[in-house]
Amino acid sequence: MTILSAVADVLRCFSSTRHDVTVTDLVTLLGMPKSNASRLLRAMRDEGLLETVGDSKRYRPSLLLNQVGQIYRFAASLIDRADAVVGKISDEIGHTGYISVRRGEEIIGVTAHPGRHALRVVTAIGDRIPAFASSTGRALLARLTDDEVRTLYPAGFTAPSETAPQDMSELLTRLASVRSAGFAESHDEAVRGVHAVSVAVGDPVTGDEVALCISFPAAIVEPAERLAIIRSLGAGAAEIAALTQDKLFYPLNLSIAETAP
Amino acid sequence: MTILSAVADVLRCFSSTRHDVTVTDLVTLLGMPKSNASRLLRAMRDEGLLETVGDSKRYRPSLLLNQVGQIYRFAASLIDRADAVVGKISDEIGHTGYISVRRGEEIIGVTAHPGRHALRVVTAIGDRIPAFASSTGRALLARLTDDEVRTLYPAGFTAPSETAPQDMSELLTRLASVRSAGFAESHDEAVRGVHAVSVAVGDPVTGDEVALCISFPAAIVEPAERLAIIRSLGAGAAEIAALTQDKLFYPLNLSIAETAP
DNA sequence: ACCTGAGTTCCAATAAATGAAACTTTCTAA
DNA sequence: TTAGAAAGTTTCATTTATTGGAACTCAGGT
Repeated sequence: MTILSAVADVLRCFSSTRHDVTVTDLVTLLGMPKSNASRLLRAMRDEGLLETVGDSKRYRPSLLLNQVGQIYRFAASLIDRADAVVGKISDEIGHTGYISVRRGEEIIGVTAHPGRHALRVVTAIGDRIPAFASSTGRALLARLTDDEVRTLYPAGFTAPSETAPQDMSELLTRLASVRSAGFAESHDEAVRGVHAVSVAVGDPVTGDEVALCISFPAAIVEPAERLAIIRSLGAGAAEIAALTQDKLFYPLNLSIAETAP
Repeated sequence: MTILSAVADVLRCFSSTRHDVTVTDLVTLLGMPKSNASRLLRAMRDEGLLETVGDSKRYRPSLLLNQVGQIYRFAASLIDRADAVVGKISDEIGHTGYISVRRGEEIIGVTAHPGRHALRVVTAIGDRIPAFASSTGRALLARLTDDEVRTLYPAGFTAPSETAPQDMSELLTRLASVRSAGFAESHDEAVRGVHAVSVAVGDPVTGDEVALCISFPAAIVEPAERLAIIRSLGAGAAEIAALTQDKLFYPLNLSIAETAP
């Protein structure tokens, strides 16, 4: 095992609930000998990959990693474009907007724009949720063929809520709806009372694909506002799709959107 | 030389003008043998530190690095960061520095660094002062729109001293000045003979906003020192704003700062 | 088909990582 | 204040990865 995989493992220890790590954290989380954990953390700090908090013992990611991480958005310029679209919509309507990517069968939030409403949906960047059980996930899965989706879930899946697809055949039916409607929608899926609308777009040159999502409390959004959100998302994503010449993009079908969710 | 330093060197190759790297980039930038560059990039990709762009030979930072980089922002809260900046300035110049937050129409001191001078401004942490009648308050109010400021004071306010804004229209004028200058200033407002300079910065993700303030006896500070204080505060706050991608940050306008207070 | 620049693979010499145990520091509670 | 425990660091012989020159492969251009 090269030290590189140990470095990657250490970085994977950080999460929205673990902002710093200690030697013993690594011992328990990764099962690595104390001696290695101690030396590895110090070496990573000496090379500028980590910083010590205050005067030692706790290690957190460094400014270098922060800066390199920011590059990701520009390197994957699709993310940046999608973020601009979602940010604008979020600013206009006051609801939470975010963009996500898919890694295997999981969806990961990449950027977020918190809403302005007192009742707002809060999402943590970096959190992972199952792809099949979210509007962002289904928007992205709809870009795969049915066979590819089946391959992704060789053992099927277990629905986390009643409004999520209960089995593979229901998932495929809903993905077909996403393709014809041009957007995906979820209700009470990850969080009770939360409604979400998502559209996916890709860049065939880089292979990147992202989902644009607006999430809002179902209770305070009228049908007309929901339609407006869908229209804005669809229009913004269509612009990006035109730019990247995304052939997998499913354009918005407003007549379907107008039927109640 | 451990491979870790090579990894750090590779990460340092990324910049706002270089979003991805190739084997030859490393050879020219770092002077490393082609063989090493080739293996290192592939190893970093295999471990999830880098991604290949499409199916090309270009490597860019990975989603993992993006996420770990985001942690950096939360690892040290906005208040901690602001406090570090103010503490450093306070140490250097010997005057009192503190950071405050706004709660409604009041400003609350959160942390303080007492100065070293015999004649020093003493502030109590936790004290509440009216937002409109202090430099910290106006620095923070300047981040609101005029309408939001008016809503904050539906019944107007009563000026506590002659140098404080006397009515809403004067307050709005002074907030406009704060926005163009990038800093707020007070003189004889809360305390006679006390001068204060403040800059505000926020984190759009968490919604937090803080004011960084240096406070000093007007009698013993020359214009040149006042300018140096403004410059330090502005630079420190700008660094934080870059980190949090604060879009409401008003950068320092030195030519305005140079005119007498 | 040939050339060129870019990237990859091979090899033995060399340098680094490993992990158990001993050691030191820091924390906790009597 | 001090004993005891927990957390962190260092040591050392062994194992393993890294190194860099050179030969090799691949893709694009003429």
